[in-house]
Amino acid sequence: MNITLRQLRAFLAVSQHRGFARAGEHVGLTQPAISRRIRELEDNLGVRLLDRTTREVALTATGQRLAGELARVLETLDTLLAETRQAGEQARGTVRVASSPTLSASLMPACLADCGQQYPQVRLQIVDQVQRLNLDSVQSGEVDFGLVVDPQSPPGLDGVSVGSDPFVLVLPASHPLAAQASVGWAQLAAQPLVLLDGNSGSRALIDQALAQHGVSGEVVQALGHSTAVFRVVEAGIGISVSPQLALPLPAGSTLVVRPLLPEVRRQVMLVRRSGRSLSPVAEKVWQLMQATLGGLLSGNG
Amino acid sequence: MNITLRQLRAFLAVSQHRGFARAGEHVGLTQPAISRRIRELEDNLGVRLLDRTTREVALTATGQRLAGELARVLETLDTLLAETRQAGEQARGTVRVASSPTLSASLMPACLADCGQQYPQVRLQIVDQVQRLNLDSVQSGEVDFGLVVDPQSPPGLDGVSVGSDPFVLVLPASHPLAAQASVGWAQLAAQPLVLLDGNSGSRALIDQALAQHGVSGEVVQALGHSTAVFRVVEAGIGISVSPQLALPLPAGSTLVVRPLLPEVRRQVMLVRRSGRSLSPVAEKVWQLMQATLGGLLSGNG
DNA sequence: GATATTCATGGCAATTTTTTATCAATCAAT
DNA sequence: ATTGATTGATAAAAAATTGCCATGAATATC
Repeated sequence: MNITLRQLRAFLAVSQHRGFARAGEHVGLTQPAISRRIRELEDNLGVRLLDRTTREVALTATGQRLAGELARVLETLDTLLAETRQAGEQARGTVRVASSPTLSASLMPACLADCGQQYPQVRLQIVDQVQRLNLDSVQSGEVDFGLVVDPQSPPGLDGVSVGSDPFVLVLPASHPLAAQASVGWAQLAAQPLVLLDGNSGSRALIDQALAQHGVSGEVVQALGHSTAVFRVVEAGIGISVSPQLALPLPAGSTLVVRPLLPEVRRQVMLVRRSGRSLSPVAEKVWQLMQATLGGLLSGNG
Repeated sequence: MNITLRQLRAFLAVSQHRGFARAGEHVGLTQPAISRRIRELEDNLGVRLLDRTTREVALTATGQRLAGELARVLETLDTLLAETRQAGEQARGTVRVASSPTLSASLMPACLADCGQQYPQVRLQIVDQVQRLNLDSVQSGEVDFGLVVDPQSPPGLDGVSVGSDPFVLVLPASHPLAAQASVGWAQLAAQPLVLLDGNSGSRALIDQALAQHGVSGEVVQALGHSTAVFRVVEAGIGISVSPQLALPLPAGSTLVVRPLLPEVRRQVMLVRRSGRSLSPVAEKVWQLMQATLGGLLSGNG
């Protein structure tokens, strides 16, 4: 009872090739199949579209009008479908990735490079924000996905770990602890600490690690960005626990770096909305970044 | 491998009703059927169109673009198909009917009246020509069909008889033969005859009837229209054999009419191109005229 | 007339499609 | 927490469709 595209396509083929058998060849069907489809279409429409004598096929007035319009409509439809198909294959367009400040500086450049090489048509745009905002941006769909640090139980987000990054101690070369090759977390007790502030994804992890080792460090300064933290430490205000990825230190710095034992690592993760799929392009970039970051961080610990 | 309208319609329904089961209700299918169609469509396109969580269905970016465009395209298509369907049901438009002069005056007025009453939206246009031209016009498709007189073996035309019409003798009241209640064909021998000319459909029949009765009437005048014939007869130039339908005689005429025995009738026929269908409107008018003329001519003989 | 070409038709097989149950996952409310 | 309701996915059986083959019927051409 319903008109199908195949009936319409058969009709167009017949009207173009002026013959059922010829139309069949072009469509890949036998003549009886065409015959039936045309009859079905005519029955469905309640109108005779083709006058068939045994010698030739001619469009009726109604058929003529239909054929003309139909050709346009079907072409539009085919174009639309082809475009949709391409959307899945084509790697082009813009992908927005939210990234935490430290990671934007340390990991994203390599991703940008790889992406530019692999998918020249893709514009990979970094949205550099503090972790809390990043998660919101991913959740709201404002960005395609995010590169963040160990978000505990992300609400409505799916994440995959791409590697981990240890925390290290950053302190002036003149500091007593700098004499050791490595420093234990417990030794940080009573030390004045300069840390990233609570908007950073790492801060909660650092606090947790300190608490775990019974240390209630005195945080004398909390800052938004590692660069600022290093400056303050350099000024002798205190010492800092920093993600290794925040290194290297600025050139000419008088600071030194020491491993913190036992090693505490933060997970670096890619996160996306759960239950929602990425756009085809974003999916490709997601895969690419997973590979790129896996390579980078495996070498890193 | 081929995308069907049903898949596309299912997709649109889902995108509108935000749910497979709800979409199914509106389309008249069960939920699994919808589920399958959507999957087929996505497989065919190679793109995910809908993100389904167990709680809600959301369009992907690709799906969103497709849904918007598709709604327009399918609406266009549906409109086109509806129009085509209507073309078959709707009785409106112009129908051109070729008609021989005598018939245009005698039979067509009733047809015009009936048609105007039955199908007010239809414009029934009479193409009043001599028979020969009428047949050509029908053949070429210049008119939808024709109302003609007994065309022997019409080439490429199909005809149906709608009745017949006897030939009668028309002559001055003062003529010797006018004294008889009826006249035999044989009595026309040696009479000067005023007849319709060869372009008329009746002329060949009259000649044939005369020959059949061994009469080689002397045709002193051949004219194109019955009105002219009557005038010439009235002028005393000769007597005439005329189709009864050419009557009544002009008011105030001094002529009289006598039956010709044995009765010879001409067939009145509707003719159309063989192998070609009429437009839906023309088909309706064809049917109507067949009925109307059948009624008129059955009363007539 | 005989032949060739063209569309229509009936029967049978294969494929496709739909439905009927069922499952699995999630959200909401007790 | 557990339960209940809602939603989409899945498997198997049933129903419908679709295709091809072998014909038939009509007509134009030689």
